[in-house]
Amino acid sequence: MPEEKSLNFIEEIIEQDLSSGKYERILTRFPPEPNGYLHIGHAKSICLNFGLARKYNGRTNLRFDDTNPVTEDVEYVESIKEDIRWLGFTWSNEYYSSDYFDELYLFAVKLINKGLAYVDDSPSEKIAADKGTPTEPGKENEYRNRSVEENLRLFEDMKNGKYKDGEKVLRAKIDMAHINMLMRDPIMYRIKHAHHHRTGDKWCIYPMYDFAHGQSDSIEHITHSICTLEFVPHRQLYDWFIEKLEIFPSRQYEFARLNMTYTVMSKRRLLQLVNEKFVSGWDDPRMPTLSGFRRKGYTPSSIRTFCDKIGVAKRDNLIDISLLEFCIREELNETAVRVMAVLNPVKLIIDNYDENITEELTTENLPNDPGNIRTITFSKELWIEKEDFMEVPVKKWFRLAPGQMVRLKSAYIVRCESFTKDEEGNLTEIHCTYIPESRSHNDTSNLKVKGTIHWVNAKTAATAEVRLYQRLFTVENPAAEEGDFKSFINPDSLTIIKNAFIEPHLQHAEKGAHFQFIRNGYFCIDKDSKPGALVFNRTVTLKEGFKPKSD
RNA sequence: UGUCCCAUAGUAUAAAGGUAGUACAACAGAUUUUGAUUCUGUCUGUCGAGGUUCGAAUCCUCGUGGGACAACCA
Repeated sequence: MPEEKSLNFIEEIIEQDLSSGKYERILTRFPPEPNGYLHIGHAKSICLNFGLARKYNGRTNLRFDDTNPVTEDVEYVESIKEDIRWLGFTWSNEYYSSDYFDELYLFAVKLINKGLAYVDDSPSEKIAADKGTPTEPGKENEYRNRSVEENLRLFEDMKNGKYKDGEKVLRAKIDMAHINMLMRDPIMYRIKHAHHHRTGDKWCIYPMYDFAHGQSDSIEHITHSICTLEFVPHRQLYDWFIEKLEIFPSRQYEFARLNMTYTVMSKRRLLQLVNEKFVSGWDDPRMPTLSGFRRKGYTPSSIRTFCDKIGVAKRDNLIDISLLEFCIREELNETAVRVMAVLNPVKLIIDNYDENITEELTTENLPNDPGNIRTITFSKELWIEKEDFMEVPVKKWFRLAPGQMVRLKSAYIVRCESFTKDEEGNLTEIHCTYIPESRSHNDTSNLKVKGTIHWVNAKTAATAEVRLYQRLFTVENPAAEEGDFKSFINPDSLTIIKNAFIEPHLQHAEKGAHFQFIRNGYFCIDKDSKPGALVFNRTVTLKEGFKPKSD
């Protein structure tokens, strides 16, 4: 029985457009500028645009909004395509705004002919000053009333490279006193003698966003052009150009962009983190980029689930990152093979166990699949976590302490008899005795212990590097804080453990595999791994249940 | 001292004039050879004031609060 899911406001619009017969089929688009890597905020937009098309049997174009050659690069084009595919979506057509430069030029000429565009010789400072403020009207200048013929000639000269950067612009002739600043004769074309990653040196004039985006939507017959809230004031201009150009009426709808706690989401800030080496690159696992999450071990489906859960609306939001963590835990709990790894080791010696014996034990790979087992080995000396021993236990301490017993996962119950320390007081060895009748799956001891801890056989253990990540920032909303957001970077966001002990078979694990290191979290294999020198990334911790109280 | 957008538990998101619901978070308890998982329960909400109506989270007015807008960026 399918559960009734309510529609978001965009779905409501689409269902109305479909049932009224306005459109037979919807066409959406995802329009990134290729000047950076995609982040989780883009994932929301991708899931929305592609998801809508999928739901209503429509299509989605991928269009690179490449109208500013000085900031854009093919490196970004490739990474963006890879990330969309990885997320699990397929675009109908791959387009570029630059594909439309010829057509856009003709559109501009059409507006000049209609007396709705003019060439302005003013420097940018003058244009900005004449624009007025939100509360005061702007001023018209002497170029505004040039003849159509002169505008036509000048615009052609601009195109032909007769002028230097900044000498002239083409402006729409709307209303310098308009209440909407964007309608005060917005710039349509500017001169940039720059090499474009696709059109090369063919053009030295480039359309502005406002004279490219809506027109490109229209050329492709996009029915629903979905963008973020900051473009709300642009909609009036978007519609104005479409009306005056008399072209296909695409319509723009705006939703609230995604913000997440303990991270930043703007390309500008992410670029700073990369350039100033606060992280190792765009795919650093601490980055909120799709490549960062991928490297950290997030799956595409967990991100899609997240985007589905956060909903789509028009109010500013700050989503708790624990929802994203919930989504990946929920999935990995079902799929990740349980293994044992000791990150902060101390040696446990079983005094009454024969040092010449290596015993084979079985353990389950997945808790809800009892038949799915593997063999592990056990012997006199084991590695366990330092944190699983307390010389003077706190209240409700279920792990090891002098005289206290624990179960070694899938093995025996042991009792702590003594421990040793070095001259500096650091714990060096824990001595235990084991209860032979307490062997897992064959326990006749009748002993009940509260704690079960993980371990690795010291005789056969392999080692690996393990990287633990925590949130990149110490405050919920770094971008909203006073001062430089970088002053809120968490100094402990990365912990590298050079020599963790792992079960030996993990050395042969496959690249994309996900594991749960029992009691330590979910892990994946990092791309820095080399044969014999594995590197694991912690995708996410397990939900923390035990919080020792200070007394 | 302008225009536009927005306002529902801690965080998100439903309820299209008719029982304020769901998820995450938090907190309890049960189960557990992972202090995980699972299960059960608890907690907390319609920004304010008027109005329309038999009835308002929803419609209207006025406030209040938050956000956007003055790049030859997108």
